[in-house]
Amino acid sequence: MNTKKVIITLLKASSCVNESLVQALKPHGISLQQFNVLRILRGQKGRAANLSTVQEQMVNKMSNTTRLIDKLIDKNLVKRTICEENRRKIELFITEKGEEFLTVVDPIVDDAQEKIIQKLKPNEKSNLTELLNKLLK
Amino acid sequence: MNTKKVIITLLKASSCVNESLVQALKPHGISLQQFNVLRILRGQKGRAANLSTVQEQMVNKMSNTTRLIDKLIDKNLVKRTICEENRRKIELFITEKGEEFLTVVDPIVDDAQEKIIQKLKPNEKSNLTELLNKLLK
DNA sequence: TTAATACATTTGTATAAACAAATATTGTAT
DNA sequence: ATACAATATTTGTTTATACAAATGTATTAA
Repeated sequence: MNTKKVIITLLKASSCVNESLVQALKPHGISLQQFNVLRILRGQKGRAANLSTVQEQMVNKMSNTTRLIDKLIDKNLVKRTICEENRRKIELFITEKGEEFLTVVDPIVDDAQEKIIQKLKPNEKSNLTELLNKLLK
Repeated sequence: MNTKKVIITLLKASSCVNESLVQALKPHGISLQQFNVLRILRGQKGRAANLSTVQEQMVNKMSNTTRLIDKLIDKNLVKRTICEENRRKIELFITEKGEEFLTVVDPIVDDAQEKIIQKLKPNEKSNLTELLNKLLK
């Protein structure tokens, strides 16, 4: 089996998924990366997240999370305060408006994801996840 | 099996692959997208490619292939002429320098790809390719 | 032949990303 | 205490991307 073919198919499949999620989010004025960060903050369930915590959980470890979060703050979906225990750190929280936004947009993204993944049978899903996970280690 | 998990794993795996290829190419002063376009042009085996031909074969159907190719022309890896039969079209060719460049860089990219994919057994490779292909249709 | 339409590529502009350097704060050794 | 290094985030700058509008060419219909 050809290595190049696996790689190119992986990149194409991911680009295709990415594109359909970006398009689903576009009418709501948010990028996929911003949306993912918002979900990471919701996942904190009230606990503060600092910048590096968020970066670790991001799909693409990008170099400029500060400005990405600036945009979420401009939209009032996130708030940022300085951590009092260690003033080098910041504390990030999803706002009430951010939570509300997610309750609207989440099902839209879920639908888009389901639309793609329904092409796979349940055992194929777990099989695919397992194979992809091997590439990450 | 959880749809979200499949999607996020796919995006992470692809981001990981992308990153390692970008890093492999960086010392040679070329982006992954530029490299892929160069390989598409080599694949033409002397036949002219026009812009839309190239775009169809690209991993990410980007909106600005003109400027991507401009950069390959600046490096003298590609040449562009106007198509005489239909002057709206352009004709793209890899140059001799472009061919030479690929003979140097190709094995480096191949190694980087092999390093990732060797985590899979041969039957897992074909299995993964098959599953990913289902997502593209 | 002219006007309208379609086609292929390019350009302008606004936004986003990558990368390095800078800032501010804390911890540590002298 | 003071200087030095380590940590966490931000800022400046350059390059890349997305999207819409513009350009130039070809095709079609009146």
